[in-house]
Amino acid sequence: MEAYNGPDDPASHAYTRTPRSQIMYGPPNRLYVYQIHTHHCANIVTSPEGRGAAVLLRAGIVTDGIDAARERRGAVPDHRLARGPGNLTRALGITKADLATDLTDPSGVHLDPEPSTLDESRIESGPRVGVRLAADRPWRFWIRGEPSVSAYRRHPRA
DNA sequence: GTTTAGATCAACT
DNA sequence: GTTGATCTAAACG
Repeated sequence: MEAYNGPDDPASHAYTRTPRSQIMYGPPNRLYVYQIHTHHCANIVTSPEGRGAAVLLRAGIVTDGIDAARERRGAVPDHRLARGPGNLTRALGITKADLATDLTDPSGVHLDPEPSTLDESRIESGPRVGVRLAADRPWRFWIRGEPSVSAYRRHPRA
């Protein structure tokens, strides 16, 4: 995942406050979805009201509904089902229809209330992938040894 | 000025 | 072959 801190972050969609990015200035734990090329990307609003920060879901492990995910992604290895932002949203079936979804609502896409036994010592950080502005901010976080984490790729023009 | 849709191309698998 | 907080253009208000 990668962090995007609104007002301080030129690479954030919330850098300039617009009606669209209001979602990130609103209540936390909601989904912010945007389109890239022909795919989608999903963010989770993390800031309290008025702050405008969010984290981009860049990769993940499919733990539930894996059959549906395989159906949407085709015959690919498990570790590739949600590798990359576009793949993740496709595996989970997230579109702009899910914009502002409340992630605390267990009826649909939601956050796990008991976030696994994640050892903090396995979390590493580094520069963000694919961003042109503020490319060197080490606001990317991932789990060491996780096969769904892709290699670092800097933006061509950064 | 803001938002959406569509394209492009270097890096990755 | 696939992917992507890019880029440009057209539509919107």
